[in-house]
Amino acid sequence: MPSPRRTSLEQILTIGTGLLEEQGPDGLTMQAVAQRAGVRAPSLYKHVDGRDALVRLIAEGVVVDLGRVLEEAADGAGGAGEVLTRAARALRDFARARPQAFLLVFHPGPGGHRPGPEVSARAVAPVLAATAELAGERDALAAARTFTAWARGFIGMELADAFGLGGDVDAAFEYGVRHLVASMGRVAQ
Amino acid sequence: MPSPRRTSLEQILTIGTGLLEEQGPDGLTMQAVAQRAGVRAPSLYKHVDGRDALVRLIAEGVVVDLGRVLEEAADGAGGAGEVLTRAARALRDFARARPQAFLLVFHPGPGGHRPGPEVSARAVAPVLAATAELAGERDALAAARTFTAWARGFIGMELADAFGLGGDVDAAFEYGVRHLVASMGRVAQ
DNA sequence: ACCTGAACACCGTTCAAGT
DNA sequence: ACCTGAACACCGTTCAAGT
Repeated sequence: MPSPRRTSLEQILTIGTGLLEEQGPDGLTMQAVAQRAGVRAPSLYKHVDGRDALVRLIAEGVVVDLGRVLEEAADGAGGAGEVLTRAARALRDFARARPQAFLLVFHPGPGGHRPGPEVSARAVAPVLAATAELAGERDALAAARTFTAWARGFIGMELADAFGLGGDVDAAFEYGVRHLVASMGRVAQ
Repeated sequence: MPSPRRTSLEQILTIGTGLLEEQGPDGLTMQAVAQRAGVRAPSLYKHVDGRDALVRLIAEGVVVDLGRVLEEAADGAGGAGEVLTRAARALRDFARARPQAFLLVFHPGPGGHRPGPEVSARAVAPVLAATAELAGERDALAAARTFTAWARGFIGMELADAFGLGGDVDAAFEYGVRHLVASMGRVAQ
């Protein structure tokens, strides 16, 4: 006799995403997920391949959310410089609202749960379009990488509380956006 | 009768640093350290406060090494722009030689093992001096943060294999250095 | 003074047994 | 078809007992 399905992959992902944000990666245990799902840990293996697979699926969901946030930010902008400015701020807002989700995606641990190329390509598409306009097609990729690396690094440092010297962190962020946007396409080879 | 001291904090740190690099953070277990030290895991607690404390001490050692590397890079340089260029390249070389050490220091996990302010301040001192020269005293900190964030982000992405779109990663790195250095002190408020 | 085995409370994961 | 308890191999950590 088939036993009633008491949970689902969808529920497990929702619980896991919430647990990660509330408790951090160490709190994201199979037992904790199972408890919230009203089930025993071994039952989870009927729906997901194990903890690593669960973390990877959570990360993919975060990347999708991030892509949406960046798209929205780009939509409201006038020019390419504004796209980048808004994208950077949106990324920072996202990191503040969901720090653990941000860290999961941008600071992958030893398990190496990074999203597939198609989903991450979609997430950076607006940035790439903007840098193509500002820096030209030939330098678009290098410029996008410069911008992404800066934003990622800055926000990561902020989350890690690595700005130990005090000072105005908001101002440093705006300084960075302004100078990066201004520098594109202006430097001689 | 006192029993012979079969290991020491110094040996434990050396073993831990090596183990981290060889096996990654998951391989850095108290048992693995103890085995290499020729001792049982509980004995480690006579020398170090526990795994978290061990990781923190390892991280501090890495920051000291990093400071030395950055100082050396700065010493050989002619002008402030060259200091930054050399520092960025030195950081990248360090990350390639000791990826796990780099990740430990720049991507602190939930344990939050970041170095004390004095040691990290010393590590960034050459960068700060260079940005003061390029961007002026007033903007020195914001400029240093922009530069550090970019370098950290770029190298972190490279280690995480996050440059999925292909292209020339070395060229993108040099593009970033060149544009960041050039942009300092050139943008209107 | 340091090291040890044994024990405890956790993990993730497997699997035969239940329904 | 899914869920369960029991078991296994690991963790980090504590502590009384050895020398």
